[in-house]
Amino acid sequence: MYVEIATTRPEMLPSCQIVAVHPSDERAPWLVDQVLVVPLFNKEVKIVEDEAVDPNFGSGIVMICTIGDKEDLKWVFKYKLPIEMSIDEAGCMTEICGRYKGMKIEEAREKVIDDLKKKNILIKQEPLEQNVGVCWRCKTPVEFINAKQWFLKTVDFKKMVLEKSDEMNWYPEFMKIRLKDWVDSLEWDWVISRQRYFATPIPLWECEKCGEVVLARREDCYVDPTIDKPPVEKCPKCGGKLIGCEDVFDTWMDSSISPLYNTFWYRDKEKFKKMYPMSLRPQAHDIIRTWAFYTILRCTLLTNEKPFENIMMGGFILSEDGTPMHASLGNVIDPLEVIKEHGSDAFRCYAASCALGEDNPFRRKDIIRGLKLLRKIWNVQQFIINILKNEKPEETTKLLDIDKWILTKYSRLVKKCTEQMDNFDYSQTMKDVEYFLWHELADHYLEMIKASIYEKQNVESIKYTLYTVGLGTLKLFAPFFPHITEEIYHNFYKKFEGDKSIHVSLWPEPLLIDDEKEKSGETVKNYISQVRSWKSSQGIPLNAPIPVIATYASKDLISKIKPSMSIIKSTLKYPEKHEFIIGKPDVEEKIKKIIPVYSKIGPTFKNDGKKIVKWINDNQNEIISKIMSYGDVKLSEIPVIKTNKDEDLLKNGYIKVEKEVHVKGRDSVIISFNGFYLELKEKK
RNA sequence: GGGCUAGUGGUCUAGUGGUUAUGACGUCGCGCUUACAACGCGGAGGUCGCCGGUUCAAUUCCGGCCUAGCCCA
Repeated sequence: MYVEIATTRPEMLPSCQIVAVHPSDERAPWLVDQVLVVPLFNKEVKIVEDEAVDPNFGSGIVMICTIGDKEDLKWVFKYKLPIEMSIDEAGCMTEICGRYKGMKIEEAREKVIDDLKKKNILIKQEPLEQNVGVCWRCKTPVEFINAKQWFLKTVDFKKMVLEKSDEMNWYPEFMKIRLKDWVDSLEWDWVISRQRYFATPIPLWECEKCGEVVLARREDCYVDPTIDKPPVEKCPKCGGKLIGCEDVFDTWMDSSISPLYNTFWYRDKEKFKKMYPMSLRPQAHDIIRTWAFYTILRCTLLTNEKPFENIMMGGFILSEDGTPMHASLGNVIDPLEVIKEHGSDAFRCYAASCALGEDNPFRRKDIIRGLKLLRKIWNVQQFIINILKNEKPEETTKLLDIDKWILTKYSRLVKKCTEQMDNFDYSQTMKDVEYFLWHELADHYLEMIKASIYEKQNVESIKYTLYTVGLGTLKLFAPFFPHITEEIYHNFYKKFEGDKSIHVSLWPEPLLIDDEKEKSGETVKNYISQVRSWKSSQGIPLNAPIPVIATYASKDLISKIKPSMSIIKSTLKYPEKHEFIIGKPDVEEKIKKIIPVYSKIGPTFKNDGKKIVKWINDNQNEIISKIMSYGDVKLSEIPVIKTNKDEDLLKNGYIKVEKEVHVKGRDSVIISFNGFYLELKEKK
C-alpha cells in the first residue's frame, strides 16, 4: 500500500515530518493516524488531518518538511515538529540526507528524482509555475535555515502601531493601507539580529556555560562586544566565561530611531519636548513596511507617542525608458551630473512636477522647461526691478481696476497655494505659480501697464502692485527654486524687507479679494488680448497704432472696461478720440448655428433628450428663421416630444446660438468678439 | 498568488458625470513688440488600455480583463 503525494521539493524527503490530508477528503477517515514510510529514507511519519491542506492541489495529500516554505513553518509550530534541517547555510544537503549529503540543492533534487524513477516510485512529473522568494541580486531561491536569532517583540503591538498610524496624516492617504495590510499579516516577531560584517554590533555578552546574557552599560555604548570587555569579568550566575555577541543589528534597528535622534531624545529634554513628534517624515513607498513601520513601532514603544505628524510618500524617479533604475541594468541617471549641467533649480523644476506618490520617468527635456521658467522669472523680476528704480513704493489706496484685478488674482493664488502646500501638493502649486507668473502677470498685467509707465501715468499704484506681486510671487517660488529666488531677493528686495534670506521670510498672505474688479480686469484683459491677437492675425506689428474709432458693447461691458480706458488706449495704440459707446454699430447679425445645451436638456428630459438634440440638429434652418422672426422657439413647438412646458428654448438656456456679423456701409470695418464691436476706419 | 497604485496627442503629464480633454517637450506657420527671439501669437496632432454595467449622458462611477510599478519578514 502506498499514498500518492505531489511535491516540488523531492530533495526534502529526508526532513519529512508528517503528511497531511484535508478533513473532508473521503480518504481521510482511514488515512489519519496511519504511519507512512518515506521512500528512499525509510523514515516513519504519521498522517494528520488539517484544514489548511488544499484538496485540489496535487493528490490532495501534502508532505510537511523542515523547512520547505512558510506553510511548513506554520505546521512546525502547530504540531511541534522537530526542526531537522535537510539544507545547511551553504545550500548543501545535511547529515540526515544520507548519500545525498553535501550535494547542492539542485543536484540532490535530480539525484533523488533519478533514484525514485529507478525504484519505480515516481508516478508523474510535470512542470509547475511557482512563486518563490529569491535573492534580489543573484536571483538564487531563498531557503529557510535554523539559526539562533534575537527578536524584538512585535506581534503584541500590532494594534498600537495601527492606532498611531491613524493619528498621523498620510500623503497620499492610500499609502496607509499598505502599512495596515502589512501589520495585519504579521505572524512573528521582528528578527533584529543579522550575521553580517558591517552594521551596529548588538551590545551584549553571553555565558559560554549557562547562556546568561549580560548587557552593555548605557554609558559604555557604543560597544563592540567582539573587541570590548563586558562590564563584569565573569558570568554573574555561574562564573562562566562571557563571549561577545558576534551578530549585528538589522539596519532598520538603527534607522527606526531617526526621529528620536533628531529631536535630541535622552540628550536634551527641552529640545526633545519642543521637537517631538517631528512634523514630517518624507520617504518613498518601497519602505513602508520597513522604515515607516519600524519607526512607528520603536518610537511609540519608547515614548508612547507617534514619531511624526505627517508622512509624505514620494514616488520613484524611473529611468528615461520608464523602467526602474538599477546599477545592474546600467540605466542609472546621476543627479549630480544633471545638476552640474543644468543647475539644481532646473532639476528641481522637474522633480517638483512629479505628483506625490507616483513614479515618474526622468526626462531630460523637462529640465529645459525648467530652464525656460527660470529665465522667465529672472526677466520678469528684472523688468519689475527696473521700473521700481531702487525704491520700495509707498502703499496706496488709489489702485487702478487692473491693479485690483492682478492683486485679487495674486491673493487667490496665495490662498490656493498655501492650502495645497499644507497638503503637500507641491506639483500643483508649482504649476499654479508658474501659470500666474507667465500667463497673468507677464503676458497681461505687464503688457497692460508698460505703456502707462513709459508715459508716466498711474505710476504709484502700478509700482506698489509690482512690488507686492513681484515679491510675493518670488516667495511662492522659493521652495521650488531656492537659488534663483534667493539671488533676486538679495539683489533687490532684501534691503527693504530686512530678512537675511528669502527662505526665513514670512510666507505671503492674501491681501485683496475684489470680485467685481476681478471681473472687470478679466474683461479688460480679454479685450486687449483679443485686439492684440487680431493685430497679429492681420500681420500688423503689435506696437503699430490702429485706427479704431469706437468700441460698442452692452452697458455692462462698457462699464467694466471704461475705467481702464487710458490703459487700453496706451496699450493698443488707439487714437486719442476713441469712444466707448453703449449699443451696437450698424451691423447685420446672422445666426449661423444652433447649439443644443446637453447639461440643460439631459437632466430635464432624460430619455427624450436624445430626440430633442437630434431634432435641433436636423432643423437648424427652421429654428434659425423662427428666432429671427419671433425671437425664440417654444418647447411645445418641438414635434418629437410631448410636453406641457411652454418655456422658450433660447431664453431658458436649452440652446445657444452662434452669430456672424456682417458689415453695413462701406467705409468702416467691424471686428467683433465676446460681445464687443470695434469700428475701424478702413485702410487706404 | 495577495495588497496598493497607474494606463490620456509622437513623448511625458493635468483633470473632469455634461458631448470642442489641460499643459509641457517636439513639430508646422506668422511676427524683432524699448523684460525676455532662449520671446510672443496661431495651427496640426487624441477611438482618454480592453470588455461589460449603472446613467438621459462615462475618459470620469462600478465589475472583469490586459499591461506596468512597489511591497509580501
